[in-house]
Amino acid sequence: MKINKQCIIRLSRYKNALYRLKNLGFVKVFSDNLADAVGSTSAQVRKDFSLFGISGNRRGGYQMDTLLEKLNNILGKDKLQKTIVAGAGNIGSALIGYRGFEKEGIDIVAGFDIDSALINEKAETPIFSLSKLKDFVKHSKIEIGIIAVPDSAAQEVLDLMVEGGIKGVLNFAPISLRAPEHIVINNVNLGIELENLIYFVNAVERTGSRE
Amino acid sequence: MKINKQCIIRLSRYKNALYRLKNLGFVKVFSDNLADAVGSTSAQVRKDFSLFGISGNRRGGYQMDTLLEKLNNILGKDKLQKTIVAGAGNIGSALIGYRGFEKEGIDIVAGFDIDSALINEKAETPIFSLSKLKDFVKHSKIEIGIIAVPDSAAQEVLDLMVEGGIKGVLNFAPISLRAPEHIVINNVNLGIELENLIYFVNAVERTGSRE
DNA sequence: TAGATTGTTAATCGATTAACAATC
DNA sequence: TAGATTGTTAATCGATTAACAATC
Repeated sequence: MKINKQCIIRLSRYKNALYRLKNLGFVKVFSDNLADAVGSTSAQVRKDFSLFGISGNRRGGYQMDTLLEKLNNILGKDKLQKTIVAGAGNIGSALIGYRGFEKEGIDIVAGFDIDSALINEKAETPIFSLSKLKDFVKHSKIEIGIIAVPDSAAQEVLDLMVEGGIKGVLNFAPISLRAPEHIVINNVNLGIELENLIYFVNAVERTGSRE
Repeated sequence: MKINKQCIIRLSRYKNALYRLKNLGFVKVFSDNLADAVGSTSAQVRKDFSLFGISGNRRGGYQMDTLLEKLNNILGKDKLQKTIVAGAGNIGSALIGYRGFEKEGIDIVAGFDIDSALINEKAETPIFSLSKLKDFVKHSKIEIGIIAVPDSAAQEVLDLMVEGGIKGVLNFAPISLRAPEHIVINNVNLGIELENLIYFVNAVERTGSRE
């Protein structure tokens, strides 16, 4: 099996599209419908499904409910994922305050910061001292962590998370982190995203196309 | 020329790595140094450079300063990029308050929201009513916009931006937006990023590897 | 049955890597 | 010069797409 990141991203998109189609009253979908909904091709959709042993009915397409169930199962949406956020500054507190993750089955249970002015253990989502991160993670068996601390602190915070037992990290600090092989790290680098956007805007202006 | 998004992302990474190496006192670099710094291969680095007509000295590597200058030029870092943010909620205000973009040459000059409680025209980065977005963009000749409004408002806000003359959009709303051909849209979908992370964490747990 | 769609294999496309002649 | 590194071409690898037999 050759499952890569792009493939799983597509699975997430199919899943999200299915919910929209469901709201529109669909009961079954064809690979062609899904391809349209996510801007792909029907062959890609069928290929992705076959990689995960998802099958439909020849001529009848895919049953929405069983398909959604299978996708949710593959994507681990069948259980609530407890997550913590390190850093309660701008981005950290935005993530903690963002309620959009709940309906995705992602529950941010606590934040951590080194700045005592930001600590608030009584808040709806409590903010603890960074010194409590490792034990909290260990006792609450947290597997997913989000890093939203300044660059200079990011590696140190990652080490704490790993020591506590965290298995996967979403990293907003624009530096590359070192971690043991079995730790999964996904980086979100907003500066690079903007830089990229600017390049292609300029390319369109220069050449009339995206080259 | 076949310039794709991945390639430009690598250019950004080279550029960032060069600043770090510069701080370490490097005056020239070899493709091998850069490959190590960004986790790539020397062939990839040289290939990328050759696509943009960047050349070094055989045996002498690349001169840091001229290389940085060329990369900054390609990436449009030679001029300040004025940007606006639509939506001053959790994520929008985090972006507005984040000072990390300044050193990247990205200047968030204003925010916009529909909620009058969030409007503050006297703030360091003023927050205006959404109704002023289009004219502001037009008069200030803003080319880059960031969408951080709820899903239900995102398409409408995008339309306003495009009418005002914005050319590129970084979209945080987890829906797919429709825009004219020449408008560049980059999506950042944090839900999908987390979902992806969870999948690979589970994959490591199941199989001991990332499959 | 006839017709439409799946599931899968083969073909194509594109991106990465290897290799090496050119050359500083 | 000898040695090391670039620049580029060719080979490989992987992912997407096309095509079509299977079949509901």
